[in-house]
Amino acid sequence: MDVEKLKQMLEAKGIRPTFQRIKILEYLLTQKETHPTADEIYEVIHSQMPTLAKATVYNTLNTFVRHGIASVLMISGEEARYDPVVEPHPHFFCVKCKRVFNIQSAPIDDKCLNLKEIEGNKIFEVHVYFRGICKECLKKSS
Amino acid sequence: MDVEKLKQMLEAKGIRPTFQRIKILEYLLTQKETHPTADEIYEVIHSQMPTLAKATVYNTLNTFVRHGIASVLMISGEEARYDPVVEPHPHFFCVKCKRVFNIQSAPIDDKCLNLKEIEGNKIFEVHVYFRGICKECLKKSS
DNA sequence: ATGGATGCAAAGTGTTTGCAGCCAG
DNA sequence: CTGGCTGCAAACACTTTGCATCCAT
Repeated sequence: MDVEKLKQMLEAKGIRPTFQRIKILEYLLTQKETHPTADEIYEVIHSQMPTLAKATVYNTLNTFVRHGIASVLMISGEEARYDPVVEPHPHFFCVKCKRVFNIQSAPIDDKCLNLKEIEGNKIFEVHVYFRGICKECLKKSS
Repeated sequence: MDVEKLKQMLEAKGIRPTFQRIKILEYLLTQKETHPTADEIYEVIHSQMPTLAKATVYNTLNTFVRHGIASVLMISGEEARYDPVVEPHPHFFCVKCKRVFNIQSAPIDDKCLNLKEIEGNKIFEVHVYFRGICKECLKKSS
């Protein structure tokens, strides 16, 4: 992706567009479906940029989340996963292959996912996920 | 609660009813609303039973979860919380006071919470929670 | 030259594991 | 007597922190 555009995305949120941050954002944007962990992100970028420290990856991802550029998924006690899509949407977590993927057809309406208040409590985020075994793993084991 | 009844609950699930396990189950059942962490459970029971080890609490809770006597809630990267209610139900997590409580009126129907399959994937559990600031904390800060 | 960002290592937190001793069946 | 459970400490995985260095303004 165009580096200029990435820079602008960061600056638009008041984040200084350093080389590391641009790289991490770029990688994240190529991974809208896979919800990579901090470690995966570190491994991929570190291989092209051996000076990158893992702490920088964590710091950067936290910065992104705080500024609304990414969202973090905490599923079933697994490692945190990062998603460049910040709109709430349901996920499926496969306990066999550990993949996390989006579910398009969950019988939950947007009204619920975008609730801002419930029983007097103020809502920041609505998290919905299904835990089970994915189609592919079901096939393999049968 | 009646110790005999607790023993029977454990035996019915094929769990040997040791003293520690009975105590932990008893405490859990008094806490259907508060969703205690392993540490809270440890602190409370350890104070009446100083030989209890934390590892035993973790082992026991894992045993309970594996046998369907309790469920575990993993919320937003916080510590695991345990719930003697195994039926799926939505929760609210307050980022200020860190309480986790049940939400009765979430606009999600039981059909969704009890889904067993979606897009070809087999579902074990449906997790729904809201993250935000609770009524009480809103009052305090205003 | 000033403040923020990075790299590195160390610390921290929550959880699991290995193993010896113990208890109940 | 035997297997499973407990207690303890050490190991573990993931994440955060402290600090010196570096870089861009």
